[in-house]
Amino acid sequence: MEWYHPDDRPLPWKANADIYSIWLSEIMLQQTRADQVVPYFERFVGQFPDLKSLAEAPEEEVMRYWQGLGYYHRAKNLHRAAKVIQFEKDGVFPRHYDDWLDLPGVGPYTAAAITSFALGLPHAVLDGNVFRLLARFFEIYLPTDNSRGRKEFEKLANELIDRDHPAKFNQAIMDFGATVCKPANPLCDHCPLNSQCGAYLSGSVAQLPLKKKKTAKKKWAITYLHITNGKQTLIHRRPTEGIWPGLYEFPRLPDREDLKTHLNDHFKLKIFSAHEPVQIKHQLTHRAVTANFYRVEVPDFTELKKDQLTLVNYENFPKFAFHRLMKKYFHIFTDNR
DNA sequence: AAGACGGGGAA
DNA sequence: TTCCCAGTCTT
Repeated sequence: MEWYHPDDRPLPWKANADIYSIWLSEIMLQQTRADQVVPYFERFVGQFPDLKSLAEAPEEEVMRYWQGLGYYHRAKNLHRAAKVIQFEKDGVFPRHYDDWLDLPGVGPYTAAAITSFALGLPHAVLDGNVFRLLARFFEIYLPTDNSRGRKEFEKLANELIDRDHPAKFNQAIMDFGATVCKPANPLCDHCPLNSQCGAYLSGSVAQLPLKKKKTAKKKWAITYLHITNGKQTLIHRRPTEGIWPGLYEFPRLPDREDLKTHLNDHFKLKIFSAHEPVQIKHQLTHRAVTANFYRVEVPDFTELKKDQLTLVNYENFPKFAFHRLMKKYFHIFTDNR
């Protein structure tokens, strides 16, 4: 806490730190770096400045302001929780850790962050930074992704927390982990804790924390159909379960189906000209996506079968939430027009 | 306990 | 390419 200077990293949710802003920022910051969150946070607060405006907004509008940030269940859960607080709790935010934990999208980390930052309650945050700092300082050779390891770190953190200044303590320990006790190339030589750090003294900093086991990245091939008459195109809303829930994209050519046959049989499309596909690669944490976009020119959409699909003018694209892969294609397509 | 769930910046 | 980030939810 002596080391910590809040003004070193000014962030928009620190400015007027009301509990709504703190909650929103903590949801956005899950698995997401602060500098990536900042522009999303500012746009989002501009549109939904308080609990009421968020709770009353339609979900599709919320998703538009989240599009591109990833982990889209966060936005759905945030919106669900907003409705619970607004309409079932009379618009009054919870005052206790366990009540926050009951809300969708709020787990142990977020409940501790909100109750300590906004309410001054002594709940220790356990995030990637804290796990790393504690594992190194106390030289703990326990993985953080099982219950035994997690309990150990949780116990330690809640013993360490300054009960008179829990917010400052939590912010300080996370900031310290993010900027000094970093995952790679930590600044041990300038670290004010190095003379007491178990890992530093034993030369095991690089081995700690113990690595979690990672799931293999699968390859995923997608073929998209950009069917257009030059002014309009067809888009499709993804299912609300699974990847990119409820976001929009072009209709897809089913695996192993022939383009021309599919256009004839499925869309009842007789007259068209298909371009060579544009290939875009897109890396996700757990999938390596290779997408082929076929642009199919049609004279008009009158005869075309378009059930489950939405016909939109290009200028109306801003009304829909798309994932990053679609955005990448739009950039290429727009540049070539 | 394990897997699903995005995207971007740094190494 | 790989790692990992102010993690949570479902199975």
